[in-house]
Amino acid sequence: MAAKTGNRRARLDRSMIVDAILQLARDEPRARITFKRLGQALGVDATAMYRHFRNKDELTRAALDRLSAMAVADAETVTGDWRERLEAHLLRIAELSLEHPSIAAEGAILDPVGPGDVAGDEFVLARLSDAGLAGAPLVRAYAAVSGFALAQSAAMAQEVVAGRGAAARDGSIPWISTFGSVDLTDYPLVNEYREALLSIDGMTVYRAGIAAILDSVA
Amino acid sequence: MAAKTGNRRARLDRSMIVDAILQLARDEPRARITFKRLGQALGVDATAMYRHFRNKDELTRAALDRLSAMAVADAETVTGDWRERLEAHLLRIAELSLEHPSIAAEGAILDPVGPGDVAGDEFVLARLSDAGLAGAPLVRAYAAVSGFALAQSAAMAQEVVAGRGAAARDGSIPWISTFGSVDLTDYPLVNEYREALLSIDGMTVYRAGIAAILDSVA
DNA sequence: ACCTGAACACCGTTCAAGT
DNA sequence: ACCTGAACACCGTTCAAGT
Repeated sequence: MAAKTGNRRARLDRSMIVDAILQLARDEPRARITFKRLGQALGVDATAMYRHFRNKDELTRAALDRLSAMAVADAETVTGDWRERLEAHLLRIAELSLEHPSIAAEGAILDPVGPGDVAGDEFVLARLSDAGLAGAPLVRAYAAVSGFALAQSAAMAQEVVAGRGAAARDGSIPWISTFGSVDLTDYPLVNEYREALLSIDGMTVYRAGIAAILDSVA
Repeated sequence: MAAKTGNRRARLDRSMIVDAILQLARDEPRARITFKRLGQALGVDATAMYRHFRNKDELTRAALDRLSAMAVADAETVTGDWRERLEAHLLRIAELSLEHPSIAAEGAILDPVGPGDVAGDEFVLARLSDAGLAGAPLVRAYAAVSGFALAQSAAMAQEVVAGRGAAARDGSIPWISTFGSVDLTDYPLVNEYREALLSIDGMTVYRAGIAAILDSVA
């Protein structure tokens, strides 16, 4: 599918490796990303990455940082009031996570480690500041909003990677795809709402959660 | 530390194995859980587990199901109005996740597969039903609340496993433990609020997020 | 029926050797 | 300075053999 496989001969650098791992994550959403596979895509030995990253975790974090930078860059093109701009940013985080699930699935960890992560924090703080918040309420709102967005995006990405049910079949991401083999007669409400529960869409919940948190901010 | 290590000689069953993996998760929060390690704790060969679980994923899911059942059982002892009972349940999910981080870190996936998972769903639906919700609003509120609780609990557990900063040093779980080596002068708000951001506690955010979502329910 | 232990395929990581 | 390839330690999983 990809035009560029095994044809890289230029000298490697961190940015090229991050490019390659994100493309791999995009092209093979269900596959586990391995140094061997990454080396093949770059036309390079599997161990060549160690010249540029201390270990796989550092590479993964760099890729997450790039995703964060992309989300900010995209959000900065959006105009509107503080809430529209913030919602656009948070939505972009979820979209990028679902487009690179095997990377984003690792991203529930909140520590910012690179400029992209910090730029994301700055963007959220700036929008909430536009909304008139400052001091402790600003910090609280930041934590609630970005915590929700990152944790939820990572959870949706994990659902895609696990690939249960019909995850991402049509762009919708199922919240619940099965009740296993549990006899639902013992659980009357689950049983009554079974169909409705199975048709919950992850992105819908994501938007609703953000709306609820931002409502309580305003 | 543990009194019972390598002294199990009774026949294995699924429940015993789940007991052992949860105890391991409790005793060694930072260690990766391996079949070999689990076999040692049970006094059994590493491959003996395959007689009882199809693979490691199925075992992990069974352990998560047990945690879910424990959270419901504990919540059922709490009295009060719908909100107090629901908040007690959601808080218990987070606490149990932090007590068994290496298991809970896998749990951002929302699919319920066992009776414990379904009992958790039933409990949340029942409390929201007590609050007067029904139909589509009930399902939406369920999704927002349980999605937040599960994703956020898993993210906090991952933070403990990754063990960055002083995670779980004193029971508090840091939201952000570092800004890496990023020069914060380019990010004025992050820079201004640096100390406040670093002192955010995960459980505080968790409570605040749930409060915000439940406010919008009521 | 249940458990053991050898074996396999894989993976991250290290390191001496190449260019 | 950067990359290769052999080697190591590990891990999940399978399967024939034991009891």
